[in-house]
Amino acid sequence: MKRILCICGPTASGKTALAVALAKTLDAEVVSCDSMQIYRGMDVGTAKPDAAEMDGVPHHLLDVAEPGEDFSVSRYVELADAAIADIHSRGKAAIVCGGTGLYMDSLIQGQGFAPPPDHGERAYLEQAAAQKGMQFLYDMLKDADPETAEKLHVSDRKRIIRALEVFLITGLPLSYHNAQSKLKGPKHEADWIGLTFRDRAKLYARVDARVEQMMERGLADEVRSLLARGVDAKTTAMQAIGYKELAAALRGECTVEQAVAEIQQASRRYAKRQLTWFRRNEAIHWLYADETPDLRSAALQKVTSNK
RNA sequence: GGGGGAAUUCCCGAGUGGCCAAAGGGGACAGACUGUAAAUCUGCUGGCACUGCCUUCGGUGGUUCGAAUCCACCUUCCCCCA
Repeated sequence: MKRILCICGPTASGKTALAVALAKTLDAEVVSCDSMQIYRGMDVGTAKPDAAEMDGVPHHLLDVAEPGEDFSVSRYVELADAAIADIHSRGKAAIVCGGTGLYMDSLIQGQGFAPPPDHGERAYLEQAAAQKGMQFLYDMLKDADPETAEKLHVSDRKRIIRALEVFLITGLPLSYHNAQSKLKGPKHEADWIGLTFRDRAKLYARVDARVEQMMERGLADEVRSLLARGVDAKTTAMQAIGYKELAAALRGECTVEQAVAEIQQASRRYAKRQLTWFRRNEAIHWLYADETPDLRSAALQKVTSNK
């Protein structure tokens, strides 16, 4: 089993450039780990690396789905695993790089998932939630899967419904499925590099500046053409930061200036959530872009000293 | 020059004598997260030796057992008449 290098961190921290630099010195290819860069036609707003940024380093898991399609963690893990196998089969190393924590953890751990959503059960549960309220569903979950219920808040609609759905389909609690998956242990061995800024204000300034840059690069046109292509504003892809706000502005619900301010704020909050997710991963070696002049060397040092 | 209105905790904004460290919203901060994850959910937000005490509602001084709330003056801002 070949070791994988994971590069994670909040948005706008410089992960892409670091991954490319490392890929060159390690004879590696990059497997993107980003829940929005998987969509074709969503380039500017997702900061998808272009040919110049990739600089000859092959990137995988970009543009693998249409914006209208349903995508999921499980599908990501499947495709990324295949990409990694392919990379390794050619004698190259794989660098998984991105900011979608759930995807990255699931990939490395080899997370097995409970059965996929069932539209029938889900519709039934949604209706029950609407008619009888969340407390009713929560109480149901307490009976079906006390362990999961214990961890969830009554208002956590999505998770309560999914947990009940799994129970209705399989007759087994979600907590049981997850425990089974955990027993298998991690699927890949990985070295973890986390990239961020020591000074939060600097990270946020970078986030804000990048949103401005996206606007200059034509984010509004990108959103407009997606909508014109018939991509529904309600799809998962259009819930991406930058897209939903601009779509609202195009509908006349707010000005473009307001939308930009909202995109910046949503991006900052997103960066913070990413930090929260990655901070609990003790395997990560953190690098601080605002105090490390040569990130590439620093990263290499962390990785080799880890062996 | 005359008349009227407003100043509240990071921001917006309730509160018009005790139940007010002060509703609500926003932001910030913190956390969660297993097939929508750039999504979704939660907590917290004056200080402290914290079942209590201290400081806070533009400033100063009053009235009162008691004031963010009432009175006087001052400062700043807004509106109307000139």
